[in-house]
Amino acid sequence: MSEKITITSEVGGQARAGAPDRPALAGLETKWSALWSSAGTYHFDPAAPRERVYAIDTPPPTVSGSLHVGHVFSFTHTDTIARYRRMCGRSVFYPMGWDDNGLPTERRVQNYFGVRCDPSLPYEPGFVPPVEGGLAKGHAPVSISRPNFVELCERLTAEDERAFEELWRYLGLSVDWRQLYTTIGEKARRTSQLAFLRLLHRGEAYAAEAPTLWDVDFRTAVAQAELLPGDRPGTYHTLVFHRSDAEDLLIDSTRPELLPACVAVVVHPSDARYASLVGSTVTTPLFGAVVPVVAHPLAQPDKGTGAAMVCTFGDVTDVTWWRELSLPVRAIVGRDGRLLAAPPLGLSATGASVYGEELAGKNLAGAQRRVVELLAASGEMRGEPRPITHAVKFFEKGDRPLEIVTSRQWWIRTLAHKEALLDLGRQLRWHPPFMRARYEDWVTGLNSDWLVSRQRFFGIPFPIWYRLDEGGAPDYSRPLVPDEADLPVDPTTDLPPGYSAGQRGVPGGFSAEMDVMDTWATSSLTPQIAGGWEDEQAGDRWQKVFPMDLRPQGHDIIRTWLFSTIVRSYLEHGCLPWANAAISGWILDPDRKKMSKSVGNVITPQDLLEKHGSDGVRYWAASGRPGTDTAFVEGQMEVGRKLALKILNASRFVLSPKLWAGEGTAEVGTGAAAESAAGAAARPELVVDAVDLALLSGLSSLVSVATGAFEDYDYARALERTEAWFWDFCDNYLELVKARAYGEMGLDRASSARATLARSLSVTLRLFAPFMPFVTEEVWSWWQEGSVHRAPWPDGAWPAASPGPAVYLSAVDLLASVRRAKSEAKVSPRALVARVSFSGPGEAIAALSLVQDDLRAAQNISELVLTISDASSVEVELA
RNA sequence: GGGCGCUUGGCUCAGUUGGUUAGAGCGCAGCCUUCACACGGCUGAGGUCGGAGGUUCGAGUCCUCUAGCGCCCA
Repeated sequence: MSEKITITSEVGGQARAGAPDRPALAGLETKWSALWSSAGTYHFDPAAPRERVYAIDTPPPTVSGSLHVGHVFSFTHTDTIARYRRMCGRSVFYPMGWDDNGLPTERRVQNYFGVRCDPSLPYEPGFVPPVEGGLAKGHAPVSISRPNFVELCERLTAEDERAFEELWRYLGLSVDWRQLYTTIGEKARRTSQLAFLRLLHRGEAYAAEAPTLWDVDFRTAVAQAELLPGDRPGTYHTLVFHRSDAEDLLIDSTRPELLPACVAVVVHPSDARYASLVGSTVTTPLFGAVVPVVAHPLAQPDKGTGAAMVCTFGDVTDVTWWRELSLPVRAIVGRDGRLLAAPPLGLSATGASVYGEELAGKNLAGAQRRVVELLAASGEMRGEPRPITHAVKFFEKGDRPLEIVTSRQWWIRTLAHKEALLDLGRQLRWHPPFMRARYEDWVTGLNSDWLVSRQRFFGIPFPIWYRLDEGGAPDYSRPLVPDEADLPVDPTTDLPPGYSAGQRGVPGGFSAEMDVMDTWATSSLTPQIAGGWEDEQAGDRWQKVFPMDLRPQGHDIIRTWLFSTIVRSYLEHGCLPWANAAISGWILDPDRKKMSKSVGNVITPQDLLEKHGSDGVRYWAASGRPGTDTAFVEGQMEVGRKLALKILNASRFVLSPKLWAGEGTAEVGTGAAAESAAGAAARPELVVDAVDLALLSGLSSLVSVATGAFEDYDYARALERTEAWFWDFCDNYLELVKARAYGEMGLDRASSARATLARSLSVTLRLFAPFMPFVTEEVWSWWQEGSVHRAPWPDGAWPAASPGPAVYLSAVDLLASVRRAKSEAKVSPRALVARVSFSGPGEAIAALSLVQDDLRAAQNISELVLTISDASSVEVELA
């Protein structure tokens, strides 16, 4: 059942009411967004056959922030493509999603309501938060259960989501709002858990105890994709390691506090200074651990003394050495960033007691101070500490360098699938193509599986429980899982099959997995969530929309969102999730700097839309080519607004009653004019004048170019060409044929001009519709039926036979010559011209002779003399 | 250190597979007001295409080197 959309009948009054006396841009956004909503103009037609569907995997904006011009920019790009495909007859699946899952929301809820989450607390029905809108200083936050916390998260995001939707509607995104999804909603939780269980059953998801990058402030594990490099001041200390039968070995370290965790000393294999030491052992200062000296190519001979201590774990290189050299673990850093109470194994008796008395429980900075003092006292440090700057890893949302702790985490396998993932990247059509390199770099450089567990609260829980043995210890080897039909579950409140509530947390009973999934583990499933995978309520939608046609997104999240979505699609469905990826660039401020709140150069989208109009802002956005960083230039929005205004005014002329009067000077009504124009736009046989045919020939070329550009996802090119054609049409063609169109050269020749005007307007409105949905819809409603956004995309063949554009182009040239003469003489464009003498080649003369009536009328020329000559020249004699 | 992109008049950008005097808009200057549009129109000035070298009959457009900017990865 395909939808019939009739808009005009709802626009106060008759269809084809014609152009109003004083058309205006103001108010079009609210008028048309409301009408599109009530008419269902952008509804996905689920009955459309698979080959007619065009499905878009929309990026869900994070609702805990605010939408900025960068969002407006990239979402407009997607919208132009959606509108183009819709006009080409596709049933466009264009959902919107809100990313309300994750750390940003969690933080914001803590501040807004003055609460913090404690998962050990029971749910409290009807809980009222202590404050709304921010905690007064000095008040301690109230601890609440995870379900209570999640409720507050959902409450706060719901308000943001309403504001976001309003903005998107005002901008004119042609989203089917019935397909809205969120990343914390029921569908997302069910899909995430189901997909996870499927991976678990197939062995593609697993839990393992492993060294993991850890943020001690957030107290959560962090994935490779979330790292940011940073510089940090540090201090080199020269430590003295002892040898039983030779002089001491000096080692430079920025982290002497990790000395108790030292498990080896590493040197470069080709470093002659230490070659004889490899294979021997040394004893650590203060703590008396006997550790081997080993060789590894990652040791840097030019760094410090060239010998490095390996600690478990100071950085990712330590992890590599530990793994590749099969070293033991001496863990000392706890999840809270403090040194563990118990000393690690392998220290001397003295060393163990030094650790216990001096270091246990200290934070890392305090531990470092104490170790340095102790080293200085024992004489096991040489010289003075030397300050340096060194590169460290930060969590992208964190303030302190990451530590590495060993913990039990959930992973999804990626390393084993590198080749397949690279191959999929090559199958994907990238727009622009060079963006593929970002993906290939990332996949090639992967060095661990994908860490998906997080030790947070507001996220999607892993649907897992563990049996507890008689001692109350969990059995991680055989996790309990729910039935798929029961999803989604929260294991902290729901029960594993066959257990009762009383068995929770007691020996012989069960306990819940407390971790939640990282946000990317959910947003990597947006095609499945929006597309209705394994969702009975969605009917056969999944078969209709997957694999999808388009993934639009920014280049900054190629290694996260794009990559992880391909991983999930590959592991679950064995294919790419979409055929095309369209990558948008960044928005830079006029000084070529990235916009940021701290610089104070951020402008809210709503103000821009009201100032320049949605069509104007969209014009600016659509001028940014795919993948290209674009300057934020308000002037471009104003240019867009003027273009919209031009469309309005030129349309008013084409549809004016005076133009469509019958024989003589009889006026007709605006409705009748609209009716006539609509009829004429469909009658190519009326076009007989050579210059009219020539104009339409150029229009056909334009349609071909715009269509080709859109097929190549180059909306910016389509806009640029359409705009250029349209301005020429207004500046030259309209002036050229005005007199003839008004009937001054007889009815037949008037009809030819009128039909050309009507046809040109009909086509250009449709070519502009993806970019300027409001003004084009407004004008379309004056004289056409239905929505321009459901009108067929124009084809190039009209009229069938065309002489080419030469007649028109030569007429425009002559027009310009006469204008120049008038401008230089500083007279009015209407000033009378006594004589224009044109000499030129035979073809030009032949062409001009076909438009001489129009030329004379347009420039008020008394006598037009055309002479064949080898050289071209124009003489203009003013009266 | 590796990779990618960018560098065209004051500003923002076009310049398809190399081919006649390098284009547009904004800005600027001058002129023109009521019959689509002053939220306008017309006309004009202003670049030799980051730099050097090379291929070619011919290069902004291909190759090499180089500078600056931005981003990704290590």
